[in-house]
Amino acid sequence: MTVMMPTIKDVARLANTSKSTVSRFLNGKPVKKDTELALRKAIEELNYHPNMNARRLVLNRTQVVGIVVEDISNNFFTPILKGIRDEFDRKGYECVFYTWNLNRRREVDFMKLLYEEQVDGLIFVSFTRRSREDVRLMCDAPFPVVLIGDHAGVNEIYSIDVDNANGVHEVVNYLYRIGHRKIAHIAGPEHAGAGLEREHGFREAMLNHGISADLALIVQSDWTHQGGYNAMKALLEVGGFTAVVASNDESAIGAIGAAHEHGYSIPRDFSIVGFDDIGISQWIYPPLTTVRQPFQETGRRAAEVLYRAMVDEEATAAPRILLKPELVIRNSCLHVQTDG
Amino acid sequence: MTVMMPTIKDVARLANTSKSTVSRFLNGKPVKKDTELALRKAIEELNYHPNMNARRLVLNRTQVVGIVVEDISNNFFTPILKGIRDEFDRKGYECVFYTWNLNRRREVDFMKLLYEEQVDGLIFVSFTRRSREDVRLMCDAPFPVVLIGDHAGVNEIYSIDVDNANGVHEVVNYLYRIGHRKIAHIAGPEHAGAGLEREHGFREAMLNHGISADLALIVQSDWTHQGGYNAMKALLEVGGFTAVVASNDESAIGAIGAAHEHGYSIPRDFSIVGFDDIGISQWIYPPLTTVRQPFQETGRRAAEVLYRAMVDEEATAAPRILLKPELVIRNSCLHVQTDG
DNA sequence: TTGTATGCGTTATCAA
DNA sequence: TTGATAACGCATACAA
Repeated sequence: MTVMMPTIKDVARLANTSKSTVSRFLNGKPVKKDTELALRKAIEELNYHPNMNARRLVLNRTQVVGIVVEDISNNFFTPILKGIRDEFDRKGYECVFYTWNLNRRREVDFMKLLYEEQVDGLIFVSFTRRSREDVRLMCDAPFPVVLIGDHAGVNEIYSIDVDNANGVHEVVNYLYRIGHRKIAHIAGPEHAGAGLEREHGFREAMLNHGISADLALIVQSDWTHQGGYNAMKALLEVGGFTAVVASNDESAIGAIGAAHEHGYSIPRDFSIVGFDDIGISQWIYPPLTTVRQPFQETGRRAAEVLYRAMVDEEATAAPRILLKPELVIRNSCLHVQTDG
Repeated sequence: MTVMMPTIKDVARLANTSKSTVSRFLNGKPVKKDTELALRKAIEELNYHPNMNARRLVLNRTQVVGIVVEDISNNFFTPILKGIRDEFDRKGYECVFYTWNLNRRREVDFMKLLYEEQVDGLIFVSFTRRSREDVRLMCDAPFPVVLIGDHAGVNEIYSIDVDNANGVHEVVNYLYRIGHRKIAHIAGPEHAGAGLEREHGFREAMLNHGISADLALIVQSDWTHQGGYNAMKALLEVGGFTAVVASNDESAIGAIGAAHEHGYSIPRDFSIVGFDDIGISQWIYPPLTTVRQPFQETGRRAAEVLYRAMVDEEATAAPRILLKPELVIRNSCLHVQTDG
C-alpha cells in the first residue's frame, strides 16, 4: 500500500477541470459532453477509484450495515446470512460480518465497537438468550438495531424469530395422531432461548393431550450430534417410550446413530423427529421428519425491517415478527397401536 | 443517525484541553495525570467513540482485510472463514466478508470494488477454476492478495489449497488394499478446479495399480446430495463395480441414499467413500469413510500468509502452499475377495 | 454548467 | 507535555 492511489484531484488535473466537477460527475450529476469524455478518459487512464472512507466521512453515512453473528461456524447461520445479504445486495448496502463467541465479549460490547465503525444499522444474530438489560441498551444505539432470536420480552426493539412453541406443538400433535402416547424429549442447551421455548412447547402440547410429562423422559442436551447420541443412550436406559422429539435435527441424527448402535431400527422401534430441517435431513437414513425453519426468510425479513428503519425515520412497523415453521413429514416416524 | 455524535473536539472542550492531546491520549501516548482524568471523565460523559472513517482517511490504512467468498451458503466455507477470522482476531484486524455468485460478477470485478473500500489485503475463497488472465490481474492489486483454491498455475500469487490428487490416491490405494478392483467414480462439477484434480487423481491412482479406468464407471456430477443420488442410480444401471469414490461427502451421502432405495446395503453390497469429512459424515449410517480436508487450517494459513505480506513488504514466503489431506477410515467400506 | 471555498473527524508536524 | 495548524479525499453551498 506504499503506492499512492490517484485522487479526485489527479483526475481533475488530467481532465483539465476542477475537483467539484469530477465529484459531481461521479455522483451522476450533469456535466457537459466534452468534460464527460475527458473525465472518462482520465479515470480510465489513472485507474481511479473513489475513496469510500473519505466519502463516508463527509456524508456521515456509510451504506454499510453490520451483522453480528454468534458463531460463524454454525451451519444454521449460513442461510440466515444469505437471506440478509441477498436483500441488502438489492438495496445497494454493504454487509460487514462480525463474529463473537460467548466467552469473549457480550453483544452490547460489540455494539459499542460498531459506534466506531459508523454502520448505518445493525443486525444481531444469535440463538442465545439475551438479558433485558442488554436489549434495553440496544434500543439506545444511534442507529436502528434488529434482533434475530430472543428479544428478552422487550417490545421496543425490532426482532424476528420463529415460533418455536408452535413448531413443537405440530410435532407432538402429529405424533399423537399416529398413535404415540409415550413421547420423550431431547432438549436443547439451557443458554439457548429457542431450546427453552421448544421444551416448554413440548410440555404444553403434551398437557393439551392430557398426557402428564414424564420427567425421566425429558433429557437435557446441547444441540450437537454427540449430545443427541448421549441423550438417546440415556433414554434407552430408562425405556418406556415409543417416540422422541429432538430439539434440533443434529441431535435427532445423533439419537438415530445411538439407536442403530443398540441394534434398533428407526422408525420400526422408535419414531424420531427433529427441528430445523437442515439440508442433510432429507438425505440421512431414514429421511428425517422435522420442522422446517425458514432460515433464509428470517434473514430476508430482518434485512427488510432494518432497511425500513434506516431510511424511514418514523417507521412504525410491528417490532416483533414471529415466523411460522412447517412440519415436514418424511420417514422417521411410524404409526403405532394406541394403548386405549 | 440524525443525532450528532460527539467528536474529539467535544471531548477536548469538555476536558479543557486541545484536540491533539485527546488524540494522543486515545493512541496511548503519555499525558499528565490530571488531563488523563479529565479526558476519561469527558469521554465517559459524552459517550464518545472515535470515528474510524476519519482515522482511516488520514492514516491511509484501514486494518481491514476483505474476504471474498463465492457462496456463503456453502457449508465448506464456514470452517475456512472461521480459520481466517480467528487468526485475524489475534492480529487485531477487522474482516469484511463479501459474497458473490457466478452469474453476477467475476472475482476481479470484486477486486476493483475493493479498491474503493481501501482494504489492506484480500483473500479470495472459491472452489471454481480461475483463469490465468484473472489471476494475473490480481497480482497487480495495490494490496496483497491470497487465493484459496485454484491459482491457474500462476506462481506469482500467494495461494493455498489442499492436495486433492494426493487425497484421492490414498482413497484408491486403500480400496485396492482391501480388495477392490472395479471402482467407480462420481466426479465433481466441471467448473470446480478441485473436482477436476480429484478426477485426475482417481485416473492416475487406478493406472498406478495397473487398472485401466472404465469410462462408463466415471460419471459427472455436481457435488450435491441430489447429484450424488442421480449419479449412483446411473451407475447402478451400468453395474460391474464393488466400490465408488465420490468427489465429495455430499454426493457420497446422496449415493448411499440411492443404494438404500434400491434395496442395497452399504457397505455389504458396495463400498463408498467421500471427500472433505464434513461434520455430518461420522453421524450418517453407515459412518462415512472419507478424506479429511483441513478447512480451518486452510483459512488460518491463508490469513497468516496475507498478514506477512501486509506488514512485511518484502515477504518472500513460498507463494503456493499445498496442504496434505488425511484418510479417515470409518464403516462405509468392506473388504472383498480379489478376483485374481 | 463550472470553479472556489469550506468542512467532515482524525493524525502528525512543529514550536512552545 | 501541550496546542495551533496542516493535511487526508471527498461533497456541497455559493458565486460565477
